[in-house]
Order: sequence, then structure tokens, then C-alpha cells
Amino acid sequence: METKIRILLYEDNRDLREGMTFLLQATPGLSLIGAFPDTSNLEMQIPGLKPDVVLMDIDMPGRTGIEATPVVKALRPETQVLMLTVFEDEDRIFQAIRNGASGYLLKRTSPTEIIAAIHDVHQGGSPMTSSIARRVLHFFQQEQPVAKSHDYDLSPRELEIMKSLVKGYSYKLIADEHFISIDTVRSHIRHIYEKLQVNSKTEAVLKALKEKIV
Amino acid sequence: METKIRILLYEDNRDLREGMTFLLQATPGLSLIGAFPDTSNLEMQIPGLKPDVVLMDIDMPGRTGIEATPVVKALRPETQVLMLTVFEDEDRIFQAIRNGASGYLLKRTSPTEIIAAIHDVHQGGSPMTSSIARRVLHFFQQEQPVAKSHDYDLSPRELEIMKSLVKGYSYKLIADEHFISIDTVRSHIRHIYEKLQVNSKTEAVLKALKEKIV
DNA sequence: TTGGAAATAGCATAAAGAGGTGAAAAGATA
DNA sequence: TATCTTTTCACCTCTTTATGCTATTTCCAA
Repeated sequence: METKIRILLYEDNRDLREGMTFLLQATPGLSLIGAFPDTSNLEMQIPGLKPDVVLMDIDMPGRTGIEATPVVKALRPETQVLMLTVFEDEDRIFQAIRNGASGYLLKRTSPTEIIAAIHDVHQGGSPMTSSIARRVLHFFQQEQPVAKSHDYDLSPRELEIMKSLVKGYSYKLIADEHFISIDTVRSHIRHIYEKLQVNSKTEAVLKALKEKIV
Repeated sequence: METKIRILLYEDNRDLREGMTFLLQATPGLSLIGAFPDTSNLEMQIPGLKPDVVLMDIDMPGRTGIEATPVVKALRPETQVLMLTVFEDEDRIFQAIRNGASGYLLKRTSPTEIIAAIHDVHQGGSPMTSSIARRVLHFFQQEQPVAKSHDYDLSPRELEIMKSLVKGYSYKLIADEHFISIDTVRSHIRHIYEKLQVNSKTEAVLKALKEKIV
């Protein structure tokens, strides 16, 4: 172990903050360089204290942990942000992740695991409470079923026309693009509408995009 | 602990398979009900053996673990599939996840952690080696930058109308939805077209979707 | 207080789109 | 061979959109 991991803690609940402070100070290899109840002085503290890892609560007065996270990453990209919170709704999880959090622990995580997680993020891992990980995976698994629902049996030509519609083309443009008469375009589009069960260009385009039949 | 967790192992490397077999048989609370070097008899084994958790190697002769995973989930959705592999390239990770894997461990994971992970998936978690988790998070963090180009200075009301357009509504429907006259709808849409530099509903909707100004 | 944007509305006209009907040619299939 | 599908085209009608011009009210800022 060369140098200690420099840790900053943001947590508004006093008991929790003090408990964590005690835990972190008692652990060899870690160095708690600050513990604050809110993120109002983030802009001073991050460049000044140069933390390796920030433990971030979500629900704090003033700026929430979710809002503070991108600020931390902007001020000091090499700092790893580890969310430590009670929330496990997908909205907040994904917001935190998108905003640059590198890990997401629920507060019910044991002290031993929290310490392990700190080492973990610091070494480039992304510790996550496994119920959080499950939600993240679910997100990926939900992607596909929407696609490939069915392709509505569009004929090859109809698919071509559909692609042009999705480019935002008018009937006239589509006719020119495919060297066919505008009446033929009308005809194809009519059939497309029947198959997709819609009755306007916009609806057809939206359905095509949503169900990825283009 | 009421009943033991029923485990099936697919792993082509004989040493590894036997090592895992030994480990799993020696662990109370777990019951290894089968260990196979390939997935050729998956269709018999899964319904017959009714595993709670399948430990799945990726690189196997015949059907790979990635190809086998959706088959397992189709045969018995309640079975949890835990990938156990040496690969950490994003392609394979995401393929496995999309195919229904509930966890992803690297083979260098310690026996203790593997045992913990098995209990974890069985209880609805998604254990992941934290370097794998990092890659998954990266995926989300890369999403955004495309968005928020500019919002074209649409007024609040225009944004409302825009949203209705993106729902595929006609002028008449939009008018009804917002309790305004159809001429007002026309007027708003005219302004929207000017600001977005388009001249049809479809183009406006496409631009709104692509640039995420809805 | 004057100017400007925002939201509302109306009228008019031309272009584009939607839907009905019909039909011919080519190719696939039963 | 007969039938079906696909692709092509035409004509007609009605509706919806696109666009030009004007105008009133409200509210905010210079």
C-alpha cells in the first residue's frame, strides 16, 4: 500500500456522517479528508482537497447528490464518485450513473463491503449493490423485445418507401427518388398504412421508428 | 436455509469443471445437480433437472454459453444464468446480458465470492465482477453527448405543441387537446417550422426526435 | 411607455396527403 | 392452370397541411 486513498464524504444525516467518519478514520489505507452535510462548497472543496473518492448521499438540502456528481466530475475527472443512498428507484439510479457516478451502494451495505467498494472504485471497478446491478441489467434486457415484434409483412418495395418516409420525404420526392409515379407512391403508402394500422405519414414514421421496422 | 440451491454447471475445461464440482459439492446450502462440458443436451437437462442457477462458461465447443443462455431462459424463465468466463470484451458482455444472463463473473473470482454470487443471483441480485460493472456503466455514460445540441428557442407553448406532434396528432386533435382553436395550432406550428427550419410535420417530428428537443 | 415576444385567433389559398376504385403486368405458388 | 401477391399506374374526391397576411391581448424588458 503506497499512499492512502483520499476520501470526501457528503451526507446530511449527522448520525450517519459521524458513523461513517468513525469507520473511515479507523480503517488503515483510507484517509478521510473531509465530511460535509451539503455540497454548497463543492467548487472550493474538490479542487482544494483533491479527493480520490467521493462518497455521495443523494438526498441532501440544497444541491442533491445527483446534481453534485457532474460538478465533481467536471472539476476533477479523476475523482471517482460513489453513490451511497437509500434510493433504489430506476430514475435516480440511471440519473446518477449518467451523471458520472462510478458505483452505487445502498446504505444497508455492511461497513466491510463499503470499505471494499472504496478500494474497488479507486482501482477502476464499479461496485454496485447487486439489486442495483439487477436493475441496470434489466434495462438492457428490455431493449430488444420492443424490436423485432413483427415486421408487419411489408414487401421489399414497401420497406423502401417506408425508409424514404422516415427520411421525411414528400410523396413527390419519394417518387423522384425511386423513379416511379406519384400515384404509385400513394398506392404503396396506402398499403403501408393498412399494414401498420395508421393513417398519416407522421404516425407511420413514428411507428416505424418505435418498432424499428426500418 | 430451507432447501438447497440447485446448480447446473456448463464448463468445457475439465480441470475447471472438476474444481468447481468439488467446491460446489463441499458447500452447504448448494446442491450441484449436474456438470457438463457442453450444452448439446440443454433441451433435456434444463426441464429435467430444474436448476435454480446455471453457471455458464462462454467458450464451449458447439453452442457457446452466449447462445445457450436464451435457450435456458426460454426453457425455464425462473432459472438464473450466471456467466463465469475469462472474457471481458464489451461485445460478449452485452450479448450475454441481452440474452438474459443475470450475473457476470470473471473466472479469477475467488471461490468465496463465487459462492456468494450464487446465493446472490438466487435471491434476485445481479453479481458482477466490478470491472464488468464499470464497462456496463460506461455504456450509459456515453449515451448523452449527442443530445442537447440546442433547443431552438421554442417557447413553452410551442414545446407543448411539439410534444403533441411527436404523438402523431393532427391539427384538430392538438386543438382539442389544448383547448385552443385550430388556427392557433396552425400559428404555433408555423413558428415551430421557422425555428426548426423545416416545412412539414414529419420533418419537424424527426428533427425533434433526433435532437431530443421533446 | 414603448417595443417586442408570446399566445391567441381568423381568413384565404394552394399544395400535399388520405382514401376509394380500378386495373395491368410479372412472378410465385398452390 | 388458376390464384395470389407485388409493383406499377390512373383518376377522383375530400381532408389536412403549409403558408401568407392580419390582428388582439398580455406580459416583460429596455
